[in-house]
Amino acid sequence: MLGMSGGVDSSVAALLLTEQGYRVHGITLQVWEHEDETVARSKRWQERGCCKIGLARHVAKRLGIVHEVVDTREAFRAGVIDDFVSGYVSGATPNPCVRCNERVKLRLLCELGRARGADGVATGHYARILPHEGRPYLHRSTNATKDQSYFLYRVKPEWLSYLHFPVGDMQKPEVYARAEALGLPADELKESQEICFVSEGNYRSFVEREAPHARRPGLFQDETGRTIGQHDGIAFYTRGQRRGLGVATGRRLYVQTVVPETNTVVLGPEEALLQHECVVTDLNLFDDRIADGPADVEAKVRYATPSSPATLEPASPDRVLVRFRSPQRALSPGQSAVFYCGDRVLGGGIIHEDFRDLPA
RNA sequence: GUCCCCAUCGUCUAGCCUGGCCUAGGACGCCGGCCUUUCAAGCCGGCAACACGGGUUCGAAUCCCGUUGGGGACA
Repeated sequence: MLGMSGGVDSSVAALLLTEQGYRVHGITLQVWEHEDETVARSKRWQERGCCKIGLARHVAKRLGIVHEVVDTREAFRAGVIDDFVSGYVSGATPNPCVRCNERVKLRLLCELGRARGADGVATGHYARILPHEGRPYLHRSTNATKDQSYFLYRVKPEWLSYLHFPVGDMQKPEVYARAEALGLPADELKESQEICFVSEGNYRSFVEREAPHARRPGLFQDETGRTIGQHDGIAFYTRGQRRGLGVATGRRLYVQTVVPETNTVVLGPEEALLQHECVVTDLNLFDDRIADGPADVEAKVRYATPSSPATLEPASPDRVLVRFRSPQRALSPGQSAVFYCGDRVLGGGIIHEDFRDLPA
């Protein structure tokens, strides 16, 4: 059983699997509203979105494999959208893709696959599953620039033995080459995208539509507490953000902290964004030893930020203190911290709060 | 209400004294693009001002006069 988003990667995955002799059953999860309508209107194959149903159907037909669309909008709403909106409203910076894989995409594919008696579940993610000490572990892709293990760290350990990532260690040019050989409109398969369920505007307008009370103006302050401007609502800012503040002081200002209690947003210079520690909660661990004692790992705090050496110190059953060897920029509550040992994913969790470095 | 200062891009300003190198520079903001399965960040590019009216001069943001609009221990 293969999750087919309609993008290049899962399409090529479908190709590879059929070549390998599998009887592929393609599944496209309909996660949000009918994208087909907007697609038809724009006369393109797709606009944005993880799930371009029409294109997935086209690829499946082309490869002669079964294709099915499964409506998962309810689960997506409950597991991803609600988390997303409430996270922003409370001043955090949630990562919907992490949540989607955990609660919708991989979860439902695995459940469905098992219910239907499939031999395994595959997706077009750039990640690998390799054995380590006799157990399957999630690993980074060998394609370092496309590695998506960060988005997958919340999959349940018991799914690992069932999952397959056919394009997991391919390089982009290869994938495109295969896609073109398949006759896929390569230029229409552009992969860059923003949040899949935000089809117009940005996440801010989405949050505001879903939660009108998010628009609640408050004050911008500098580190000394001086008022230097007015903001639209804490939901619209994230630590480390520079643009969109509208505060011109002659020096670049970055969001330092979002304070829900006072509805204020503290601004300051970039250097003040560096932190050595953070607390991570809501853990999903593949290697239990992490919960036992201090562990040296590499921690990745954002998808586009390289992992960095750190020590994990368990603080309570579902909480760990991460001490970074070198300070990290803008650790943002709500984002995920993923722990690695080399390419192997040990687990990860949600950044909860931070300890500002004491002045040296 | 006499006298004295000040008046440049959205913001803060460089330039004015020693007129031409100013088709007015910078910073921050803003806009667009790139990047990107989150949000950010980063990179590239772009828009945008000499308060107004007269003069002097070959030539004025730069000098002079006035108008308007802001600020100052006389009232």
